[in-house]
Amino acid sequence: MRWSQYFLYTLREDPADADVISQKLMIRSGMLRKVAAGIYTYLPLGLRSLKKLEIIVREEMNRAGAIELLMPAIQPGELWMESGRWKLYGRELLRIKDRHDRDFLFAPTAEEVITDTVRDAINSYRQLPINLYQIQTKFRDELRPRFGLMRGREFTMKDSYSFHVSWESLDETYEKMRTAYSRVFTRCALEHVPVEADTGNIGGSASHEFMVLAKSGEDAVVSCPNCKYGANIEKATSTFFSDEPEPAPMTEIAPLHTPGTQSIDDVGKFLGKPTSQLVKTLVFDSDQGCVMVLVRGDREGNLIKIKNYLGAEWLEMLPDSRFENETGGPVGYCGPVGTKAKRVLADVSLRAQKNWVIGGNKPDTHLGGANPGRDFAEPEYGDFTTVFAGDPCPRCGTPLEIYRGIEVGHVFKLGTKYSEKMNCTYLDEGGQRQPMIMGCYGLGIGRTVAAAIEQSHDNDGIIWPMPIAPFEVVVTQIGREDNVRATAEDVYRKLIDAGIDALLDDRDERPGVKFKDADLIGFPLRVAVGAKSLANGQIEWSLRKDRAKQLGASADVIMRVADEVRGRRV
RNA sequence: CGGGGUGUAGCGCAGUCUGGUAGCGCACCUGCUUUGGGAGCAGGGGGUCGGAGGUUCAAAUCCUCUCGCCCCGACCA
Repeated sequence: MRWSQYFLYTLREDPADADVISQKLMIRSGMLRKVAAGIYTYLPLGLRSLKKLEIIVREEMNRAGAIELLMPAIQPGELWMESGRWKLYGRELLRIKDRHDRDFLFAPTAEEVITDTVRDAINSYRQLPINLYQIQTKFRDELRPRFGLMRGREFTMKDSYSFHVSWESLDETYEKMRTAYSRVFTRCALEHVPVEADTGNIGGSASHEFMVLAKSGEDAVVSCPNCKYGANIEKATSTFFSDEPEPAPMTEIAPLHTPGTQSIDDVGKFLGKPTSQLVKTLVFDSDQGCVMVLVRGDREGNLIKIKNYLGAEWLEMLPDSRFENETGGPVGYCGPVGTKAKRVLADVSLRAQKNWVIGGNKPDTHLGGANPGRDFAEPEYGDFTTVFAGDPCPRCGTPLEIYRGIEVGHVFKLGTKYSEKMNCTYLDEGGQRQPMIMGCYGLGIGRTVAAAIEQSHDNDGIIWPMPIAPFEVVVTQIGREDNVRATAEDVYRKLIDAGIDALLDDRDERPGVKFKDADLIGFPLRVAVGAKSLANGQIEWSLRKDRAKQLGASADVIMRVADEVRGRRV
């Protein structure tokens, strides 16, 4: 491709509304153009990277035995009513009416359509397992799209769905998919880590997320530096608490006058105790009713864990205005003793502790020496708090570390959640009708490209890993002399003939502009042809990574460059 | 959905308080000079000032309504 004939225009200044580096660089380098909030045009340069990643994903999916198909982006609401998700999915689901006033939606995922497809075609255990995938545009009407391709509304995702007669068979495919995902990210030179994850709205029994570690990541990931334990912070557990009961005897329960101490920090300061020796009371509202959750004063409640424990569809902090009514205690002084709350949960870290300091359910009053079982009903114990950095690993006890990560892939064991609701069954050896056991596997195409940029850039621009670089080499023609022009043209031709994906910068621009653009776009290799070195019969090449310039005769440089490219393709 | 901000040329911004012929930088066009890290000079083109209504002799500027976008929060296969 000749740049002078191409559709590629860079921006000298950062776009005003870009909030992460990958978005800034993609817009500045002419890869991406915003059309509306969370909705983008992939310009020719950006599309090249996406398509290259898609090819890699296809190769790995096919290698793992998955079969490609393409389902509609616009789907009938009917199927989603059948699965129950028409109601469950909130405002994030973009609902559309056609001219006959029938319900449709722009799909955020495709469990319903694939299940509908498979139940029609497959009737026998002999036809299973099967693993089908597509690479398709999805839409999720995010409340707040941001971070460019990392959290758009319209986005491209590879999604696969597998169908099985047994959990063992699902396990096999699940492992194959995990391996395939790791291979995809490794080929893109992405430092990634698979972690245990919550199954969220999709549901299912097990789930792993593939995280690319990056400062700008939206998720927090807990990871053990010693063993392989890794988990999303929503899900991560630790063993920081002791289950050994305190030897101390129970003391008398006694009110403490604690005026003006609504926060746990205030109470600690007022009483001269570390917050770890206090008990914090949280109150939530959910579809299962109001619950009180007790956690150690220095710990944070984990909404996901609580929600899962309750089996609730939704859970949120109870608004202050409803506190008195639901618990009988004022905000800041609420507690389990004499509360109106019907269910009281307590984090396991409290189980061994005695003589709690806790809200007294009266203004300006806390209680000391409160003991469950004696002063109030024994609460339901469980893991309801979020892991902190330094907490011991649940598997090996090593202090855990916390990182930021970008979720680029997510695999789920769905089980029979959809097959049962949608009657997707097969006949087993005994002629019995059985629901198929399902798995599903998502991989964000745009997000992965964005993650690659987040992980690989410098002050001057992107530094592409070879496999997803929009072009592998830029041939920069410096100056307009005939021999420069001819040599650049010749080098470009020969690289193309050697199967190298090269772009010839034949624009009528000054050298500085061309170099800056090349750095910004981040071509992994650059070949520069200019009168200066050409006078000695030499041309120059360098890697974007280190920019170390090397000179040589053009035939040698072409060979070297072609070798470098091939060596880095993976 | 709550709080805050913003909308002026393709991009980045000033002008709004205090109403009086719409500006700057980048990009674009022409010419000359320049040519190995975002050139200089001269000339030029391009804007319903987000939209609607109102006040006024006069509105980018004041008032009302509305829409888009951004940030924080809640939310998130």
